[in-house]
Amino acid sequence: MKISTKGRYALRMMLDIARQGEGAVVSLKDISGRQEISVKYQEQIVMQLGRAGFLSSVRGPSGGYKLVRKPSEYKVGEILRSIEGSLAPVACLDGEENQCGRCGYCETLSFWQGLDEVINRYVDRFTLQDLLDECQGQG
Amino acid sequence: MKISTKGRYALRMMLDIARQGEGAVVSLKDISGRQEISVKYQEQIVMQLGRAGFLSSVRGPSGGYKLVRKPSEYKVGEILRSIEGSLAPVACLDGEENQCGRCGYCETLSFWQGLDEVINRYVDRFTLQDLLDECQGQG
DNA sequence: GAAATTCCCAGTGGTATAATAGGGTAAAAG
DNA sequence: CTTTTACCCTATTATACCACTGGGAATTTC
Repeated sequence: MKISTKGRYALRMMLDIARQGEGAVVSLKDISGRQEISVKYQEQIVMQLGRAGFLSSVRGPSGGYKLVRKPSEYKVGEILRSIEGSLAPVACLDGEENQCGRCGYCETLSFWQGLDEVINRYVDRFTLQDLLDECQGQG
Repeated sequence: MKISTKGRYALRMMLDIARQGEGAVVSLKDISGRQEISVKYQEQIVMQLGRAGFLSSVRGPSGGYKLVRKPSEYKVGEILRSIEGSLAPVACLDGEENQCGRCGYCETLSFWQGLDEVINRYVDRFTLQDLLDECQGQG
């Protein structure tokens, strides 16, 4: 039951950009220095975050990426879901095309639905700002 | 963020055995008929459930497996964890040997800890009996 | 002793993940 | 016009895990 590396990195990158201040344009190279994630790998992630409408970009020297909204307007859940596709703990919940034939009489389905709800409620309860506030004192 | 097939099957198998009544000895072949899981695959799962002390076995004809405790005394969480190892959403929480070097100043660690707690609290809130009760009317 | 079952180890094919490598184009700053 | 950056592909690798199978030994019942 693991979040993928991409999902974890995406969160750290968003947080890193947010931490540089409002409207800051941050290059992948800079993020790489702080977060120890290769620029090449970041490219793959940032592309998805851009398509999701979470980041805008500036080209050229001193270019980079910046947040589109304020940190308080990003739920952690939507960032994770945009990378992971879904946080559902079982495939049956990912969409009708993934349902198994046992759905009608599955004894465990509602249990899994409940778990899915609990997970999504939790990750949607936090914004980037919340995570920033939590560790003001730190590096 | 998916539970493995083994974890899902383990829960269904435990539930299947529980459903056959108190003290019932259930063969893998019988479970296979109802749950559509190959006997061979079940063997691997049941071995782990046995080692965890959840099931005891009876060899020979009309042998099989039976619950050691009452259904109300099995938390779903302990069954899942015995198969999955851990339900932690990130490896850093799996034990000290898995911590990354960033632990000391990781902005996301406490967020993940919270998610881990929420997940484990949920799965430990249900027992096999709870799941049985939920779908008395069904197949 | 034949059949049914658990027990146990070994193997296998597939798929996804994590990451790197390398190519290039486009835009902007100085 | 050079440099720096984003943008956008297509691989390739390595590896780990997953889902599942096979072969056979031990045990018990009849």
